[in-house]
Amino acid sequence: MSKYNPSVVEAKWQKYWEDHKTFAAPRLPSDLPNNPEGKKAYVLDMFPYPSAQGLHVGHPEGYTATDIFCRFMRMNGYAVMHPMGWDAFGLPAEQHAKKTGIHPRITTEKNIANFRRQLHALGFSYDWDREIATTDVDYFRWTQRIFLILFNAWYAKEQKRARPIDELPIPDDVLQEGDDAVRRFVDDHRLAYQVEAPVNWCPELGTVLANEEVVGGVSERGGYPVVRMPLRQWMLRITAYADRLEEDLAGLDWSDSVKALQRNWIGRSVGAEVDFYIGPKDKFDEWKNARSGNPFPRKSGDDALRVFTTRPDTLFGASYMVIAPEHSYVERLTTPEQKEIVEEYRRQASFKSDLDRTDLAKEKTGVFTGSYAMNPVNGVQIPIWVADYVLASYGSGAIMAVPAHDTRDFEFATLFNLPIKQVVAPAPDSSASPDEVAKMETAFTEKGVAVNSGEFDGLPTDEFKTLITSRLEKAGLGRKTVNYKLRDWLFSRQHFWGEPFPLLRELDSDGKPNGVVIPLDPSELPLDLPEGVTFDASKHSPEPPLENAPDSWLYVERNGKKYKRETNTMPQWAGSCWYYLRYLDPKNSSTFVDPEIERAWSPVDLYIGGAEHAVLHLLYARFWHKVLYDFGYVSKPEPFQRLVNQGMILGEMEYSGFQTADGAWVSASAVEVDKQGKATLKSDGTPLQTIKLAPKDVGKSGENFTLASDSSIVVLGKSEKMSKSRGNVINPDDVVAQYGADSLRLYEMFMGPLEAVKPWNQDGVNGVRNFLDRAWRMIITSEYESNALNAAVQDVEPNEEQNRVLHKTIKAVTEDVRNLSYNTAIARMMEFANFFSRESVRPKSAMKTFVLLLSPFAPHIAEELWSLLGATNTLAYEPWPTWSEEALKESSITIPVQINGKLRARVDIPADADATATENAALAEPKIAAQLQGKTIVKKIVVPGKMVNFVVKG
RNA sequence: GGCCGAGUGGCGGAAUGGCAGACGCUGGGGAUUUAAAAUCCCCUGUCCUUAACGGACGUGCGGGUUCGAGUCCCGCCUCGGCUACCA
Repeated sequence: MSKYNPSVVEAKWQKYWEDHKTFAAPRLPSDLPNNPEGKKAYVLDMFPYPSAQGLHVGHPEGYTATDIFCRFMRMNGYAVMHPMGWDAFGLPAEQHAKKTGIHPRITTEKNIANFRRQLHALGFSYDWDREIATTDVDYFRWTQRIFLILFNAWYAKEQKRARPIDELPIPDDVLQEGDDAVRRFVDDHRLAYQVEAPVNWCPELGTVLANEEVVGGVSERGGYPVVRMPLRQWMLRITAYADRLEEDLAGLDWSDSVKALQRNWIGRSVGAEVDFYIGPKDKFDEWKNARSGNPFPRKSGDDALRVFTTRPDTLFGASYMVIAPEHSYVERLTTPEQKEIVEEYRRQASFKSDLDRTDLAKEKTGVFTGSYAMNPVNGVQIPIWVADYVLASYGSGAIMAVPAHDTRDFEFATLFNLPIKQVVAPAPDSSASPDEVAKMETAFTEKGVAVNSGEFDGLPTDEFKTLITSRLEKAGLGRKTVNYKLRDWLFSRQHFWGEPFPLLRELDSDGKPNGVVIPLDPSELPLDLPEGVTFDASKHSPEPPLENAPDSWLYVERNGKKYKRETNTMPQWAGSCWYYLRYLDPKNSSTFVDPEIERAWSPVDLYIGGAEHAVLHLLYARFWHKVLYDFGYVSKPEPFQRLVNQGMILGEMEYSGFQTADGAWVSASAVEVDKQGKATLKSDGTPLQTIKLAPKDVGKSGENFTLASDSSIVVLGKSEKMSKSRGNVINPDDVVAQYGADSLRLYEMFMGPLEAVKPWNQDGVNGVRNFLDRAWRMIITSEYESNALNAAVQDVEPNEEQNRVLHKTIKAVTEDVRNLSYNTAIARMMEFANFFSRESVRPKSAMKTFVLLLSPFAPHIAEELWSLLGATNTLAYEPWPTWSEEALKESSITIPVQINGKLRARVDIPADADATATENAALAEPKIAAQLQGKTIVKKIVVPGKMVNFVVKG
């Protein structure tokens, strides 16, 4: 019998699309025929890192989702930009080089070739002429160019935008200090700047990591230990953009959860800075008077300790202060008696890695400095402690502790027996009991009304905050402040396989860098990686591999001065920060993207990728984009208008069954657990065993159950993340070989909502393949080795019912595709195929429409059927089918009739029946009539076309 | 601890406040076949009940709003993701 043969059909159409450049995007949207107004859709995938393992099934999930949308938009007359490329710098290729001596470029190119082959085999409608790799010199010359833009920029706070570094105003006092001071001042304001800072050095990976790449004290990649050590590093001043990165989220069509993640990461919090007096006690009033009426000073000065708080309303409850061990005032505040103990504490703290700090976080530590501060609002004297639960890097590195209303302070105060003073009482309408709060068993951290706060008693928290802040401001003792968790971005890596910095470090006569750094001129780009660098596997120092570069690369003479190249390279994030711009104009050799092209295609209309990039990549890319926007290189303030995160695909369900006390495994196909905790295990429908669960497990599902009676364990429906070690990895190549690319695409979209986490199920792939076979047979004859049309397919008009099914399908599929609800769109098409397969006459026009609807999902089989239905051209640009509401109308409908809200019967009524007719029909229904017998109808709810409900009494 | 999301049959999942379980998988039965595959048809939430019909219960738990709640509100529980001494 003739059967759909994917391997032949798919190869045929992939070649056709390639030969005809079917999916080439026009230079400008308006270059597309019949598109004068320039309708466009820029649909972007997060480009993959071409690993040695090849694609996993998670890649095609997002890629199919975007591909369906692209094909849909093309058929709707939009110019579509749908490119693909490679995020190809990265550590694995370099580590491979260390092991084997094979150059990272060779490994990378091999992996790219494999990825390219796999993606081609899935029939994605990419414009392959726009393919880029971040490792191409022609690409990263522009990454270097953009770095220079950052390097040559400073952030003008008042104007909220970046400006050229030449325009940085130099204060007079700096000018008077001389050229060196001016240079340092300028360098300190660049968006790319150097610091000598403690960094996260990972000996195992041979590199420094960004804070974001260290998770719980170990490296995110590989989980290797990370130690803190000082090193000269390049930083990018992303913090300057914190407020814009936060504010502009509001206008983006991103999920609330990703927005929340980014907001969380930026960590904006509004509060107040307040100065606590630390000078001689008798001079307190003098100090206050001097401050009064003057603006809050830029720096606290020697006689005050500055804190940041989000709860200035609790100032009256401050019973001690804490400064971070690294705070610059520690020495000054430590009294001779406390010196030894404080120094020891600081020493201990400096040894603690992030891991230790996290691990030890359960128990708070700290020591008293011996000094006291005076509370500016009431003159109360309070002790100053040093403790590492206060971070030097946040706020001012010092806090006022209000143990009654902060959990951490409460813990600390309890541990060290420090006073706890309540200053907030629960609001009268709150659920918290005032008595319990007053007992002080925990910190009361919610809002409420002020108590024990002098003249402010009775003020609600928010009002109090505003009032006290403005009072402090007038008194010159504090001011409203906004703080961010976001830190500047550590932008240098001790790698070979990354973009070299386009920078030269000036050398003194003794050959040592003197601190002067000059940028290369854009005309000197690209700066390629040198040949002849050896990879030393035994290297365990932070020295970058490029230090081993040949002198001819490393040293440069210019204007009689000697320079050495910067030997750090950029992090992998660099290339992915702007790739979406390069796709638009990938061959341009005079600029990274032509402004006319950028204006026409930006922003990205739909961006789909994994949630693992919800913070870092998206934040970094937005940051670069905003810098480019400030300088007019791009036309929109945000790069990605709509973002969707595909959910992870888990491995197949592993077990279903139970293990008896003696270790024997009994497999079951189903386990039913009732509310009393009785579990029945079934195999092929027949009950195997009934067991009683331990009470704690009642109501759980997909979990381990412990039995109450013995120690055997029931496990069912366990599905875990795919990983090599678990041996549950599904290789897309195998699926394509067995079922075809269309089936893989269709299955991944049918599994469930795009954003949900879902387990793989190989039988499900078979299921969608069955659907494709069925669709094929609906149109093509079953005769052996014939591709003639099925005899049922005829050139006739659809009858009324067929027409209704057809138009319902068009409508549902169209709306579902728009919403990316692909799983339900596919279900609607299955219903269509189920219906028409049973029809003995199948109008050819309906079959053609169906093929068009199917084509974005399963493009190969659709093209084949399209051509068998008589077309000579690709269907990629056929107009998307439209539906008529008229055709959807049914003459008669069935509606439910309820009595007291319970379904009692169904009645058939004309679709256009009005309320009275509907009610009468319901009353006439025999079952309803019988039930209403002898009862009083108190209320009738009649929704024409929907339902009837009678509320009765008696 | 904080933020975000989720909890519906044996499984993946459908359901603008209006017939819970679309569609698919699994399982069962039947047709076709020498047989199998493939294909086609029927059944497949639980319980009670019937010759046939039918009935009760049912969307994590407890309340509430409503003629009517998987859906809205309040309070919990469990699971997942992210984050974590951020003042």
